[in-house]
This record gives sequence, C-alpha cells and structure tokens, in this order.
Amino acid sequence: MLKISELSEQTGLSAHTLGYYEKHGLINASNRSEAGYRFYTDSDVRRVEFVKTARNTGFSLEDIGQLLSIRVDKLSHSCQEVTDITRKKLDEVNAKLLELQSMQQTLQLLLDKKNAERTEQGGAAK
Amino acid sequence: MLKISELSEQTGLSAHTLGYYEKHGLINASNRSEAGYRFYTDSDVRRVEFVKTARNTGFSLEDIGQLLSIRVDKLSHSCQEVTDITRKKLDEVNAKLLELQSMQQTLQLLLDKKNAERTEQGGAAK
DNA sequence: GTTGACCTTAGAGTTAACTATAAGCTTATA
DNA sequence: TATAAGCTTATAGTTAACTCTAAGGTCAAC
Repeated sequence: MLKISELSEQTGLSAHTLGYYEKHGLINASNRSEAGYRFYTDSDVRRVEFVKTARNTGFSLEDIGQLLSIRVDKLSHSCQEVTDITRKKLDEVNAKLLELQSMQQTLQLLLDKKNAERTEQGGAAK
Repeated sequence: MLKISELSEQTGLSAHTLGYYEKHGLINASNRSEAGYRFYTDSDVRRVEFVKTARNTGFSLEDIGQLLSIRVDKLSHSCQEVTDITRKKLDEVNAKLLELQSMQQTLQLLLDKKNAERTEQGGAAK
C-alpha cells in the first residue's frame, strides 16, 4: 500500500497530477485511512502507468477514459459497443505505430549515416 | 503548387493551424504570388504531414522543431550536437513504440476474445 | 465593374492539461 | 507536546496549442 507521495515517486507524476486524474475519473485509491489518506495498491499503480503511457503516446484524457473502460467495463456498454470502441482504438494505435515506425526509420538512417562518416574519415568535425 | 486552402484540404489541418505552425517556424510556403498569397510545393506538403504525424504521436511543437532541424540543419549545430539530438529523439521514438506495441497487444487480445465469444455461441449479446 | 469566395496580418478568445496556492487536519520524530 | 513534513479539499493561475474575429486586399465569374 502506497501513500500518494510514494505513488508519485514511483510513477514520476506529481501528487497534483494524480489528483487531477482522479478528479477526471481515470484513477482512484483502492483504500483510504481513517483520516482519509489515500492508499494505493499494485493494481492502482499499473492503472496509473497505463494512463501515463497512453498520455505519452498522444492520447487525450478522454481517449484514455475510453481505453480504460474497455478493460474494465462489462456492464455500462453492450458487447457490440465495447467491440466497436475497441476496434476504433486499435485502429488509432496501429496508425500511430506506423507513423512512429517511419519516424524511427528516418532517425535511425540519419544516425547510421553520421556513424559511417565518423568511421571512414576519423572524426573530422564540421 | 497549392494554395493554403488546398493544403488545408489535403492535410486535414485548418488554414489557421497552418498559420500557427508557420508563426512558430515549423513550416513555410516555398513561394508567394505577387500579392503575397502563399504557394506550397510537394516538399512543403511532406513537411506538414511530418509535423502532423509527430504531433499525433505526442511530440510537442518544440520537439518537432528539433526533429525538423535534424533533417535539414547542417550549419547551426556541430556534428556532435546533431548526433546527440538525433540519438535522444530516436530513444524517445523507440520508447513510444514499445508503449504503443503493448497497448496494441492488449487491445488485440480483447478484440480476439470478443470474436471468439461471438463465434462459439452464435452471438448471444449481453 | 461588382459580387462573393478566398487571401492577408494582427490580435483576442478558448480548451486541455496541468501546476501552484491556501487553509486546515494528521502523523511521525525530537 | 510541539514542530515539521505530509495529507486533505477547493480554487486560482499558467502554458501549449489551437481557434476565432476583424479589417482589409485579391481574384475569378457574372
């Protein structure tokens, strides 16, 4: 069980940001102390990491809410709805993957070229 | 040669957004008419598409400025600087790729499960 | 030659996502 | 037991990235 400062340290997100995510319904502390202090489980940590990952790859908080609901939600949507949302999000993820792969290739080529230059002529800089 | 409205249509970005990108030094029209109308070449279009792609995968406009400078800039940075920036950006891209791949896997599994359910019991919905 | 769609620049307004401040309660340490 | 660090909620402020408005110039079509 982690306190919010410990969760903050583990995830690299500020306690303020965690509060912001909670206010927007993305995360929640599984437990509270008598006095109301938040306590987080391993499962909570994984959820926060997921939000961080999705955020980092360009999904909005609203998108992320949908992504999370796919994993959890067996009640508030019909099967067909869940399937549709999942497919739509998967398409988005795949599109981003393709885009990133082409960017990766471009950068890798540039780096390889730099390295070749350095190797063949002993590092004469600009 | 495309006018700004045509570029807007081709890229799906509004003329306002294109102006915003120009003001921030990310893109530019290769040519202007007598009266000052912007005209864009194929190369301009590719640059805009690159900005759009990077934006969509979670890079800030500042990041994108750096990414673009790697591709173009042979003068304002030393070789070593360019190599360092390139490597840093490549690391970022690779990290995002890993994150997206794990998300893709999660979603694909969910979808496969849905399909299996549908197949094995003839589509009895919730 | 005038009308309407499109272009220009400049600047104001909006939204998402933080980020910080404040006032007060809790809890471990000296 | 007091003092400081950490927690609570609520609310205000900031920043990036658009998005819109306005005032006026351009250009093709009628």
